[in-house]
Amino acid sequence: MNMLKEPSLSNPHDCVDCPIRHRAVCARCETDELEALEQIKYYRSFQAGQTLIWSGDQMDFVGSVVSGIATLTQTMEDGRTQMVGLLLPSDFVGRPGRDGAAYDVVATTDLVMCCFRKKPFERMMMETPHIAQRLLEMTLDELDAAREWMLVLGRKTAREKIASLLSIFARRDASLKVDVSKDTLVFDLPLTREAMADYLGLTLETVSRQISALKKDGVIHLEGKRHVTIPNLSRLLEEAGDDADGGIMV
Amino acid sequence: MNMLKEPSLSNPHDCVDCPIRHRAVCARCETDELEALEQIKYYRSFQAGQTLIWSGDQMDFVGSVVSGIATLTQTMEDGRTQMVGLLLPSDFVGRPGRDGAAYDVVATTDLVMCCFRKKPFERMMMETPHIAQRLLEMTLDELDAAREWMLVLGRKTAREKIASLLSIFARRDASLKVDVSKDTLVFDLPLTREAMADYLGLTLETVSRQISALKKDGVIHLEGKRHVTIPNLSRLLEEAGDDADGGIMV
DNA sequence: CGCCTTCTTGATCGAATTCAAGGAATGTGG
DNA sequence: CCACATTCCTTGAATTCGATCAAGAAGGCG
Repeated sequence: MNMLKEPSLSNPHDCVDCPIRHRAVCARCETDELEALEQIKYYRSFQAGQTLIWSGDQMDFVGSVVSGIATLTQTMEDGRTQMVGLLLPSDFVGRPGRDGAAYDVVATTDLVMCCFRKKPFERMMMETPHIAQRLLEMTLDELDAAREWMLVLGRKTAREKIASLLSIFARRDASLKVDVSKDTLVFDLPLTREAMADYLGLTLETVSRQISALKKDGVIHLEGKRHVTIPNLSRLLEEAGDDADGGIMV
Repeated sequence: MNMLKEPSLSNPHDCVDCPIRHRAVCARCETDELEALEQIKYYRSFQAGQTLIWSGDQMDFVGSVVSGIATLTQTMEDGRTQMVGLLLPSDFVGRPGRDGAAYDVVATTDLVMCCFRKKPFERMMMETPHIAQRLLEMTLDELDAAREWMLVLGRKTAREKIASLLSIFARRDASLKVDVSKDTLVFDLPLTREAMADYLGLTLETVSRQISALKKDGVIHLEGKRHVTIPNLSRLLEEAGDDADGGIMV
């Protein structure tokens, strides 16, 4: 495990240079609004594996993921665990207007958060429609994602579930790529087999078996345990049970 | 099937007398804001079984359920369907800022909707923070509900799933009851076995069997197919795998 | 009455879980 | 540098829970 993330990112820096400036909760803010946000923001870094927030904890901040990946999980008393969200850069953490955290938030990779003190942020939300509007938009998107995931959890087979998860990673990866033209996608799985299982409502053994099966059938290529190549994205989407073309709702 | 819902409700009437006045998207509106809303609202009635909105359809309105129950469902090409939401009185339908409907919306009972023409409503949202604030709050609640349901779909057994669904009905019913003191709850199931199966990611046979099992074990009583008595709510919650006490997050 | 739709129950089957063992990669301390 | 531990992953065998296939019961309604 990396002992220290480069600390530069955790030092204060300008919103203007921020990598998530145009996708995060602050996306619609004007220059003066950004300046007000700068007053109440601070950065925090977390190591891979660290729990940022425990379900039930008092929350004194909300914020945005700047870099890295975190998971949102729910756990039953007997230990059964379900991941209910995957937090990627620009995603929002916390719920304005509520004190207790509803889920565990765990850093899957090293992570940097841009945090806002909760009370001042809530006050700003009342005064700054641009923030509330953007938060509503993001929340509606998350709701759609959650509902799409309900279909995955409730009705898809293990093989389709794995293909669906890989599609998410692939789609995300494609959106970061400059060259969209070529159909071949390459990325590293950001989750362990167990974390994938928790996302998909499966056991880690089933995840492992289905990944092996997709590999054997040529739907994916695997180098090592994490490095994935998708030779044919539409083939993967077919395996996921989605309609041929991405299926991104406008 | 009832041929006609009493038509009185579908005629224009004052927001002030509205049964969902304090829970719907208009909950925070002042008198003058309500008057503006009255200008763009109209009522529509639907019969049980009718599809209000088809996934992919152009949406020219958004609105609130005034009375009755509707479901939000997603369907795969091969016919597998997953219910992704249950719309009860005061719940909001439609997504401001998007043209196409993402899900089928089907009336489970006779239903009355308070509709707002979409464009004027979107304009009002920009000008009326009270509406946007309330919509954000409601959307965050729905997101929490969707995530709780992900746990149900991903990790609970068939028996726990049924108990969880019954708990939702019971909880909702309890909130409408005057006398909260007594532990015994009585209500009619608002869904067919098939609709319950679609909500829970099960088959209707499994739903039927698990309901029979819960009946045999005295967790519920059944009169006819739909009329349910819960003699002991905490017993039911235990069967649902939730922590003993309601588990409503503050 | 017979015809729907909705629901129940039984028998069988199969996909995913559970239980179990071991492999691969990485790190640690002698 | 090697023995050993740890974490993450894979694979096999047995089991089980829910699905599927099938038949018939219970109402509601023309």
